[in-house]
Amino acid sequence: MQKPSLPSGTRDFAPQVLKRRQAIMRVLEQVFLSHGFDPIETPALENLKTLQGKYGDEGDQLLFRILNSGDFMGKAPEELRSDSKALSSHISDRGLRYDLTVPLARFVVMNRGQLTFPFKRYQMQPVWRADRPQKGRYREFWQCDIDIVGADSVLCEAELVEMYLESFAKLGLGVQVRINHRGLLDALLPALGSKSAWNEFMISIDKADKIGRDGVSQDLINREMGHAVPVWEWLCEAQDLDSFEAKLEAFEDRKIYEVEDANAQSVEQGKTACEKAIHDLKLLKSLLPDQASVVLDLTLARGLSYYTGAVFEVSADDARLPADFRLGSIGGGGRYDNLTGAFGLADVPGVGVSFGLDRIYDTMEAAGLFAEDSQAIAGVLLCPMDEESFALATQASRDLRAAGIPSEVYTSAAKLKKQLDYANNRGYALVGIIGDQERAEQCIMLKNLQTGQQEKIGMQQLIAQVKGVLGV
RNA sequence: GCGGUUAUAGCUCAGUUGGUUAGAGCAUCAGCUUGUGGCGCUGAGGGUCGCCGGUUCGAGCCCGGUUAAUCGCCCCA
Repeated sequence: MQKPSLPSGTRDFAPQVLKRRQAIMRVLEQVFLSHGFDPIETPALENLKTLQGKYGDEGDQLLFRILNSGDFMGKAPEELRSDSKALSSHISDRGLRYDLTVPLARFVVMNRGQLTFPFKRYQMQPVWRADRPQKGRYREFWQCDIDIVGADSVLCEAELVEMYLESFAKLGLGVQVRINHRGLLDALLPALGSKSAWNEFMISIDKADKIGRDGVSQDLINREMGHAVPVWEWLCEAQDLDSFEAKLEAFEDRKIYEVEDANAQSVEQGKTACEKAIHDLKLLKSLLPDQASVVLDLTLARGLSYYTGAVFEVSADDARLPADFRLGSIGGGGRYDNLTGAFGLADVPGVGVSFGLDRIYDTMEAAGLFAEDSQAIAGVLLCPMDEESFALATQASRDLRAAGIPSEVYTSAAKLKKQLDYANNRGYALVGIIGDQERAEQCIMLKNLQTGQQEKIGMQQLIAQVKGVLGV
């Protein structure tokens, strides 16, 4: 016998869990629709060519590849058979999608003739990453993405951030939305000296909340980037200012991009990027509802390989969470000005954010937000005592459903105890018992499982009686 | 890709310095109660102690390997 098992990092969702996940998705969907977003879905499988090269080297390694059908080895060049990395591109042409943004880009390019721009779409589907699973990290997980394609105004960023706030408020989860801008970080380039130093700097400062500020300084020294430590220290100083506006003013005053021995072109680019960022962020802030939960986080450096403007990250900030609860971000996104460039359609700007359904669920559960939701069914379970009662039970159940009341007939004429146990376990408020007595009188013994009271109700009065008890 | 921890019934876990036939709670099923539940009582079924090997008179327990899960690093939702 084979022991049943699940691939690492995947999960089954039992009814209780799935109902809650679906409830979360319904809340999000309602927000998305109310802001004028339309749904799309794309296939789980994409051509590997579509996916590769979009997520950096590390992302490419995390792609799930699908082995070609048929004699795939026979078609692979002989000399590559010992080199699994080179071989993989010959034996695999498809892979599972890694996120929803790249499929969106492909979709937009392929359907550009039919779409109305700006195109606002939402998409809630699973994605797959061949990552090592751990707490809050799965190999199959759901993203709920909203993107605006073909519009470059900060109005878009403001709407998306507002949708974050709106959604999490409706879910009842306290969050903090952190915002940064690629331009502010680009302004550091002259001081850091080179693009590769800039990249390493970003990797390092992104760890600040984990290893601390001194940890980052030490990390920079370890990376032989001692010259970057003053930049980091200045950034921390700015970060300590208490308002969104004050941090921006610090950038305005300091002109961090002005470095004496840097080349003029680099300084000029830094200046342009910085001024654009300051302008965008000021405007963005002015458009947002006045919320303490939106902060400018100068150390936020996520996913900069493809973002070109504002970047966002959402983390849980809820007093009901255990003090040691840490799960990384539950949402993130940003602006990418050349979304569709890789597919041959230039100059299509886009901005989008993602809701990490699985982490939102895990966080809400840890905060105890599901503790009180009852799984009760405000409906009626019909309990036939014998086969002769099936017809009356079926008819009663049908009538109840037609009146908008959930109802089912128990699956057999089992012992009453067993049927009542089922009703209790499922959380039914009412049961309707039907046996020979009820059949003779064309009525139902309607029993309230909370109070234990029961009375015979004629078929004509059943709906009204049930509605009265359930209060609907 | 790298490191730590764990692995005993469907689930959560006990299991003493290695010593008869491996236990509990929950869950399931049956009975107490021919058509009245939640509680209770009685009973039943359910285990190759992850897998392979070693040490020993004797291994769930000690040792080696292996697989899987889990936590952390990298990266990310």
